[in-house]
Amino acid sequence: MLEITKVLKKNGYKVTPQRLAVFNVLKHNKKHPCVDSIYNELQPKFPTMSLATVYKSLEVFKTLGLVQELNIGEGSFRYDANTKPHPHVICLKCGKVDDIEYIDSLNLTDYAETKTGYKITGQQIYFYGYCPECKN
Amino acid sequence: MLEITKVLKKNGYKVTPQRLAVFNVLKHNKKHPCVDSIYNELQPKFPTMSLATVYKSLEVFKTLGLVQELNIGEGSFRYDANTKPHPHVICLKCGKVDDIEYIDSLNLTDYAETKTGYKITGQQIYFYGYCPECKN
DNA sequence: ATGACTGCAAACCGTTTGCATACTG
DNA sequence: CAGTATGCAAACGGTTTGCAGTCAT
Repeated sequence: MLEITKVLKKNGYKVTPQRLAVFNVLKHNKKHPCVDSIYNELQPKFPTMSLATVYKSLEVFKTLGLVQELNIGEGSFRYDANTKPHPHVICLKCGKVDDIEYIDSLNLTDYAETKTGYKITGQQIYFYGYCPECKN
Repeated sequence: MLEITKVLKKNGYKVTPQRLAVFNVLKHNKKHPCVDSIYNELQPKFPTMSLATVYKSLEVFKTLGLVQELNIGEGSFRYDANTKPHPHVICLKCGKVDDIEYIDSLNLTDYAETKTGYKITGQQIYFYGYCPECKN
């Protein structure tokens, strides 16, 4: 059984074609799409699916820890099915959003906890610049 | 002459009471206020100032590098008159946003450039958790 | 004096909500 | 069969825009 099916059932949520479709887009699209991109990508195969359903599905996935939400400052959220904490780089020219492998050795969480006295439970790290193709 | 006055004039922008007032709020309020908070804080002394003016002033300040914009995922932006790159911690209970001193020794920018081949020009680092008062 | 700035109101756009219908379990 | 999920349309809230009148230089 697919991971997502298992998690939905275990938590009392119904498994629907729409939820599987939305999750599938995130699993296979590495571009960190926003809601509108997900919606558009699904239109051909699911012409009756509504934007509201995409929003509601993502809300459930967030609750269940199946996706993480990114705010790169565009005015809309993007989504990532990779829920391990990892930094992102955003190209200011072409708008591409790439992942960066997380390095535990930097121990950022410990650093933040020591400096602030907070109990840290999550993090988001964004780098802004120009990708190799747009650098010139 | 005040720093802000100098920078506005040098770049051909007019120095207005509204712009000085908005900037002054950011200089003295360490809470990283959103537009609405700035607007409300100014109401007593500047009862005719409009929200649009606050937005337009901040737009100018961003362009001139006088403030930085934060996206902690609330659906509205916050502003910080400290434009040096530095991480922020957000308390998930009381909503407080604190600064963290930036540590050059971690060399995050170099790390990101080496890993990705991007030319990095900016960064935003957010930690989420519970502040000392809300930890329990 | 003139060109930029302000303040109002309307427009915008991403997201949320309410509700009748459809479908999962 | 019961109750949740979908899909539509309307509502919402932060932000942007257009424009007439005002103010900084």
